[in-house]
Amino acid sequence: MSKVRTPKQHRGIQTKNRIMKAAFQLFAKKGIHGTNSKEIVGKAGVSIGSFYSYFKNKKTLLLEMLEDYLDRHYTTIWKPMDNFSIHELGRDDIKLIIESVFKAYDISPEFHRQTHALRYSDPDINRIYDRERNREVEQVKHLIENNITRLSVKDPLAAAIVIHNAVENVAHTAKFIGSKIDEKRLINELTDMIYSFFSKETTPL
Amino acid sequence: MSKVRTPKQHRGIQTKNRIMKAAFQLFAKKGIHGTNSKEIVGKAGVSIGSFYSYFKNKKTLLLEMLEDYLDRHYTTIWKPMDNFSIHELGRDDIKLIIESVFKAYDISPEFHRQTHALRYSDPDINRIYDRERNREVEQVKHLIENNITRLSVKDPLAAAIVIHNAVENVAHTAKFIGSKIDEKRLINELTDMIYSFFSKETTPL
Amino acid sequence: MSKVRTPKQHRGIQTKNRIMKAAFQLFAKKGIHGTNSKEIVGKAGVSIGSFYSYFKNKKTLLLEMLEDYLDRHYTTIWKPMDNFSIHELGRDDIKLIIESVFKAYDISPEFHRQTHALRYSDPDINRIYDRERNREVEQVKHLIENNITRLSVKDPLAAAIVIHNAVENVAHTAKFIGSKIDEKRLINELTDMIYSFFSKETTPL
Amino acid sequence: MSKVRTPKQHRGIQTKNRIMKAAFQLFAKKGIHGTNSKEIVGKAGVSIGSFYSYFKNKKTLLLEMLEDYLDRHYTTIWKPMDNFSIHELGRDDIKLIIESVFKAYDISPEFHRQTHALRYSDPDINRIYDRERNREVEQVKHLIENNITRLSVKDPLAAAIVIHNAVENVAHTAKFIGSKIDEKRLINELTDMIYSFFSKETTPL
DNA sequence: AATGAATGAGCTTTCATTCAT
DNA sequence: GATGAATGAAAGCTCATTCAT
Repeated sequence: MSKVRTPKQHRGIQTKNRIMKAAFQLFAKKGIHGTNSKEIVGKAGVSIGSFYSYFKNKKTLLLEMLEDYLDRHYTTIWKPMDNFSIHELGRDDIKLIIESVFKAYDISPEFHRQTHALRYSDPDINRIYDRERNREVEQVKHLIENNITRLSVKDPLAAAIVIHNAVENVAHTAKFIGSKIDEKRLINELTDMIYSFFSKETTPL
Repeated sequence: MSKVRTPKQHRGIQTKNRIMKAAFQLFAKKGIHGTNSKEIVGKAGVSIGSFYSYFKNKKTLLLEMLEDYLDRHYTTIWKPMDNFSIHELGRDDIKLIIESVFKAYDISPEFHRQTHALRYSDPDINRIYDRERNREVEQVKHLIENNITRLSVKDPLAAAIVIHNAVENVAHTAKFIGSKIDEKRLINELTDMIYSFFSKETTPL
Repeated sequence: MSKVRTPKQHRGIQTKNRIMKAAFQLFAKKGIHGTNSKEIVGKAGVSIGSFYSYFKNKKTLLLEMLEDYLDRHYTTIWKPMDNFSIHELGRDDIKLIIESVFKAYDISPEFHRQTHALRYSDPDINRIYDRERNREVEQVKHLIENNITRLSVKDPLAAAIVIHNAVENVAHTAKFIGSKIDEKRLINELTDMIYSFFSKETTPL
Repeated sequence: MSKVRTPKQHRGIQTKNRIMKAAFQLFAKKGIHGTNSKEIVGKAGVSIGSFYSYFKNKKTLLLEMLEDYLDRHYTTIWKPMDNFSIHELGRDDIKLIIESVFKAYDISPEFHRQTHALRYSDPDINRIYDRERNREVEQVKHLIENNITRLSVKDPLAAAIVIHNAVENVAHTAKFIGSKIDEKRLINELTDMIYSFFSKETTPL
């Protein structure tokens, strides 16, 4: 008999959702290490016993929440791109994607920041972030490959990783730390850099 | 009468160094939260009392260590650039700097990873990393401004931040996570991207 | 969600009582500073976690115990006086009250001694003892005022405080330190002093 | 060879005095448990090593300080009484002595309060306070015995103890806690009570 | 399905005291 | 006589998790 309950009835599903919602708000507000399980169930209005019926432990809850969160994050970025003509990538297209990325962080910059902070110290968290990175890099790679004849990129995977890294970290700087300079200036220069990268074959300086 | 001892005698300096060295190794190996003060003094071969003579608390030790570490990190990157002709920035120069950055991470990728992980959740750690980021961005901005006539960068500060972010995050990916693809491929594409950025005025695609 | 549990179930009430009982005995025997939380829970047969479920900290436990104790102390003294004709205060009445006071100390002279020791160095303890003193002084003042026509006391409050102080300190000397002379001799002289005070108008020496 | 140094040279005596003076001020201000040895030597401007040359331990220092203090306390009360005609004890004489007692507390009410707090929990402190109490009670007993023909006190020792206790505790209330009512009112009633005690034979109410 | 009382390993920090210099 | 670096026992408290009800 599995010790972790998978809710099938309405009440059970609701209970589990309430726990996740409460945890999400508390993690964002007080940090993951700053939130203990008593607080979560207190805010969720359920008992500590229920918590351990639905989640093996605190870590499991976090991982499940993170997967949910990153699915929403991914969808926010790439859903609008579905009907995209990706064969004629212009400067505006690049800018649009970058802006999409920046917007995706607004779901909950705090939760993103808190979990990302654990990425480099917790292998499980990293695994989930890695899966996310891989599918995002894959998307970037597709964009490059679909425009490859017009570009001189020799190593599409490496280029995709580099571009992804650049966008991700500029977004983090803007969203997590709050750069002293305006987000728009960062987006503009970032767009310029990536756009110029795509035309790098033409007469270098 | 300050509660924290500033060692003046030889023995005291040695003890403090031994604590810092032991902590450095343990933090890198077991993580910062995974290391307790007893372990540190155990490895250092000193008493727990000595620990609290030299450091107000665990956090203070970490901050002191991080400042030391980032000074070495900064020096490793920019010292070789002192005699540099920065007025004629070519592709090879850019690559050299990027390689310098990657090398700087080899001092202790683990310690860097562990502390960087705290950046987004601990304001004190973030403050120290911010100071570091600022002086590095400043260096990049100088390089841009010294080559400004040959470039078309309109917003040197934003560009410097974007470039810095790109390089930093690619290095983190390579050094902290270990990309499945070779570091050299990443450096090459990164160099290309930045180099092309610097010549972006010339006939875009 | 309060961090300190208020026991509602039978088991919880029992646990809290066991902690208080064990602490009471240990404080009396080994002193308050000489007793640590581990010892208390050890004697109570519960876990340290339970301790901190029911009491915010050691101090809170002590304050709660002291309030309970002083309530019992107060009741022991004044309950028998309820049906008292307090309008005809004779020497025997005074002696009876004094003996009542002395008896009240026998609930636990040791606990009284230990906590009273903290009165002058701990404001929280003092606050509780002050509340106790005030209601006792109030009782004495009532007795004086109810006999005021037969007495010449001009300042009933000051007189009540003075009398209360005298009785309290003689009791402490007898109960805490153990005077070399018999308790009965002290009670006799104390009674004489107070009784004479009440008839001081009549031909002084 | 005794481990505790008895200073004979000028410098040594000075060092010991500086330690005692610093400790006296700190104990009064921050409490005895709230003052650690580092603070004492810091304020005294000597080394922790010196401290342990002159005092076996912190407790010894406290006991030595307390003996000094109580000698000054005793002298303040009884020195002015040396040329006293104690054979004709009137109300004013009693009041004068009581006022003398109250004044004696002004040497350092804080130090007195702090040490007195330890009396009932520390046998060594109690021993010193007991010695003090005994000589004070002895003085009161002498006064009674010198006036015995005019008084009806049957048990001079018990009476002395009772009177001493009354005065002591009223002084503590006034000096340590700060009664809401004026010190003078307390002294007046206290004087009345004791004076009446001395003439108690005369027609009680 | 839900509850919440109970558990106890584990952590940081303080401070009186010693002793080599 | 004086110094101060080093010691380590001891204490209070937190919190994820279990399990009887």
